[in-house]
Amino acid sequence: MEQYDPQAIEEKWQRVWKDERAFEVPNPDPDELERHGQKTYVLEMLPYPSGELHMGHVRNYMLGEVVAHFRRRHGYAVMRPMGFDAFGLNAENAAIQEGGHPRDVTERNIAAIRIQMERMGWAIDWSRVLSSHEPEYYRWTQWLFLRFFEKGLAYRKEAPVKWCPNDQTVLANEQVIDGHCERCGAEVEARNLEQWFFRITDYADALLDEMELLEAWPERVLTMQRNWIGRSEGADVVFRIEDVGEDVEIFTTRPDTLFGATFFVFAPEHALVPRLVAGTEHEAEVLEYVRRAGARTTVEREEKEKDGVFTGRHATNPVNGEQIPIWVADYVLMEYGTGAIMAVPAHDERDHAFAERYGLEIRQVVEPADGGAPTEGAFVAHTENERLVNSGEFTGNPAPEGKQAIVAWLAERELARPAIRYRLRDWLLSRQRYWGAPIPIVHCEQCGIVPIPDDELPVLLPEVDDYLPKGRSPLAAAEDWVCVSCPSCGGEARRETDTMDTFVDSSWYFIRYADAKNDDEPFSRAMADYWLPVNQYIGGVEHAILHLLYARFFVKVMNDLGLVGFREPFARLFTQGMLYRDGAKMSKSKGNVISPDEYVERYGADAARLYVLFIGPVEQDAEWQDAGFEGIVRFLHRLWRAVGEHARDPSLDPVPDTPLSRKAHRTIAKVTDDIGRRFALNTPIAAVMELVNEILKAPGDPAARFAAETAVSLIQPYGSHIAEELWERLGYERLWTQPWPEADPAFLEQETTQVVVQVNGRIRDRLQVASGLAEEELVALARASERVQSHLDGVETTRTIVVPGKLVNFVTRGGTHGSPTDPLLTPSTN
RNA sequence: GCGGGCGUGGCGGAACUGGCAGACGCGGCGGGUUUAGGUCCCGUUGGGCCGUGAGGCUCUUGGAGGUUCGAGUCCUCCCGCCCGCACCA
Repeated sequence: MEQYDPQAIEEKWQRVWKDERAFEVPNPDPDELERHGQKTYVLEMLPYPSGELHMGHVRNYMLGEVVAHFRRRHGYAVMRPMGFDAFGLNAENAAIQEGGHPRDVTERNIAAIRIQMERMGWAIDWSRVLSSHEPEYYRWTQWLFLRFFEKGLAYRKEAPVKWCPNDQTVLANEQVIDGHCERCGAEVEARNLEQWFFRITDYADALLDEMELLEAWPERVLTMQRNWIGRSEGADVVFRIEDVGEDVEIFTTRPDTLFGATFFVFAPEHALVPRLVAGTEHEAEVLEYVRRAGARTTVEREEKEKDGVFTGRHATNPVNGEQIPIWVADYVLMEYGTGAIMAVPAHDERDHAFAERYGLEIRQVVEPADGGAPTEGAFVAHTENERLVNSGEFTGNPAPEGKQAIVAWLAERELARPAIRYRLRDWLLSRQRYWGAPIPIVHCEQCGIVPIPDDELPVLLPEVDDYLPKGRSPLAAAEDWVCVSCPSCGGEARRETDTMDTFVDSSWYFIRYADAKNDDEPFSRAMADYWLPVNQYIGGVEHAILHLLYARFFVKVMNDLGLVGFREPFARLFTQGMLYRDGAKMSKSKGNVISPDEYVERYGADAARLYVLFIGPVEQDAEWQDAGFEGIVRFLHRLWRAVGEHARDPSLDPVPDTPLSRKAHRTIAKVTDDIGRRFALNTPIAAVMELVNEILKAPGDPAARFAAETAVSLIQPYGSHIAEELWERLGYERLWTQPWPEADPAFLEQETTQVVVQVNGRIRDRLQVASGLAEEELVALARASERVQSHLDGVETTRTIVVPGKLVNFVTRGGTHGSPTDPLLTPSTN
C-alpha cells in the first residue's frame, strides 16, 4: 500500500462531500413535521471576519464537528450551519488598519475564512450561510428593531453613558470592563448623550427565573449572568429634609438596620445637592467637592480613601425622627439605587470607614443571636442568625422578621415600600460608527421619532467617502441619504444616523439559519420552532454576559411577540477553554496566533483536527505545544499502516472472539460514552491509539480486520478524510452515513478477569480468574497465592472484603487502625 | 471581600459512580534501519532502598488532619494559581 498522502486524500474527499452535498440538511415540508425523524441543531458561535482563523478557532469548531458527525451517525438529521458576524467594530477596525473599505475588507476576510473552513473538511451545511452585513440579513435586523420599537422596548433618551475616546463611540455597560473599553482597553469617559436603548431591564426577572428552562449550562456562566443582573431585594425608604422641604428616597437591602442610620449621603451628581447648599456657608466647599469628584475617573474614585464633605443640612430618619447629618461623598454612586443612601456605619464597611474618618456616630443595631458582647464603635459583620438591638419596639426580633416589621410599620405611614433593584441597565444599542445596520428611524420636526415602514426596508447603509470615527456617526455626512420626507406627514425629515451595536445582529442569527433564504419574513415560525432551541451551543466563555444574555433577551421578546414558540435560544451550552501560547490567549492583537494553514499544508487537516482536541480537555484552557503535534502525525501513519495491512483480510461473520475483537468492542464502548455522555473529546483519541497499537502488535489475530474497521469508524468524527479513504480501501462506501458501531456486551464481558489481592489495603498479587467466580472460591484462590501467604503467615484474618471481579482485601488483626469485626466474610456494600 | 474552577512524573494529560495511580502522547534512554544526521521502526522510562539475577520492599497525586478494609477521588482546615464579580447600599 502506498504512503499516507494527506493532501491528496483530503482534496479528494472534500470534493466528494461538496458534490454530494453530504452535510446539507433540507428543511422538512411544513405540513409533515411530525413524520420527520430525529433532528438536532448543533451550533458554534459564528466568527468575526476581522482576520483569518487561528488554532483557537479550529479547536472551537472541532467540538461542533465531532458532535455533529457523532449525532449524524446516530441517525439524527443534524443542522450545523455557519455564518459571519460581519458588522461592528471588530471588522471595521480591521478595515481601518488594512486601509480599505470595510465592505471590501470584510468580504475578503469572509472568503478567506470560508476557504480555511472548507480546507479543514468541516461538515458544515453551507446552504444556510449568512453574513450579518448583507442587506438580505440586516433588513430583518431592522425589522426586528421596529417590532421592539412598537412595543416600547426600543426607546431613545438622554442619559449618562460610557464613551470610548479611542473607538469614538458610546458603549454598552456590558462592554465596559473595570472602567475600560472591552475592545481596545482605553479608559472610558462619562457623557450625557441621547441614545437608543433596549429595555432589557423589563426582562431582568425573566432572565433570572427562566434559567430553569435551560437543560445544561455551565454553572459558571449562570453565576456570571446572575451577578450581572444583580437583583437585590429590600425597600425604598423616605427621608424628609425639612430645611428644604424635600422628601428623598433611598434604597436599602437592610431596612432592619434603620435605627443604626447615623448619617445620610448624596452622590456628588445628585440633582438636589446644589439646592441643598444654596446660599449657605457650606456652598462653596460642597460645590468645589462636586466639581473635583466629577473630574475623577471611576477607577480613581475607587482607589482613593473615602472622602466627602458635610452640607450643613439634616435629614429625618423615619423610624425615630432623629435628625442625621447629610454629607456628599463620591463613594455613593448616581447609577445605582437613587443616588442617595442612609449610612449605617456599624454594619456597612464603607460607611464604617467614612464614619471613622470624620468622627461620625457608630451605633450597633444587630447582633449575632448567640450573644457576643457588642464592641463600641466596631464594625459588626452580618451573620446568618442575628437579632435586632437598640431598635426601639423592634428590639429582640430576629433580623428577617424585624426587616418585615419595620417596612410594614413605615409603609402604614407611607414612608417606605418593599422594592427590588437591579444592577442591570438597559442595553445601549446605538453606535456612532459606520459599519453597522442603520437604525430604521427618521426624525421629523412635526412628528418626532418616526419608524421607517416595513416595506421600505432595508434601510441600506449609504456609501460615504470617509467612514473613520469622528465622534458623530459618519453616516451624517451622507447628506442626500440623511434628508428624507417623513413617512408620516411627508414633511422634511432627517434619518437617524447611528448604527446598531453588532450584538444586535448576533442576537437572532441562530434563528435565521432555520430559514436562511426567506425573503418575506426573518424566518417562518414553523421552521424556527422545528429546529430551535439549539440543542448544543458551543463557544467561548468571554460571551457569558454579552452575547449570551442579549440572545436570551431577544428570544424572550420574540416569544412575547408571537414570532417564536420557545423562551430560551440555547438548551445546552458548552464553553470551551482558550488556546494559549506563550502564556497568553491567542489573539491577533498579541501577535501570538498560530495559523492552521502551515500545519495543514505540511501534515494535512486531519492532523490539525485531531491535535487541537488531543491537547487536553476541551472545557479547559490549553497551551499550544508544537512538540505534541508530531505524536498525532505518527499516529495517523500508524493507523494507515495498521489498516493497510488488513485491508485484504477476509471479512469474517460472525467476528471471532479474540483479544483484538474484545479490545475493539471495549474501545467502541469507551469512545461512545466519552463523546456521547461525558463530552470528553481527548480520551477517545487515546483509546483508538491503544486499539491501533494492539492491531500492530497482533498481526495474526483473525479479528484484526474487524479491529481495523472499528478504529477507522471510531476516528471518523475526528479524522474524517483519512477515515473515509481507509473505509473505501476496506471495500465500503460513505462512512459518514454509516451507523455508529455498537459495543456487543458479549465481547465486553471477559472470560477471565484480573483480580487484585490486597492485604490490609496493600496490593500483594494480581490473579487471572474466571469471570463470575463465586466469592468463596475467589477468596480461596486469593488466600492460596504465595505472595499473599507470606503476608498472612502467623496472623489472624479478621475480615475479608470482596468486590466481585475486581478485588479481594484481607484485613488482619492489628493490620489497620480500624476495629476488627467478627465475620470472616463481610460482603462488600458496593 | 464574594462567587466559580484548578493543583497528579521532566511536559500535556488519564484514572467517569471510593477499588491496580501515571492510560495515551511528548520528551529522555537503549537498540535497529541508514555512509552520517534527521525521518522511520522496536524496546524502555515516577522516586528511593534491597538483590548478581528473576524479583522484592517502600514512598508518591500542593500541605496537615479525618472518614473507610481501602482515598487522586468523600469531609475539615491550610497553602498556591487561574477566572468572573465588586464602593451595588
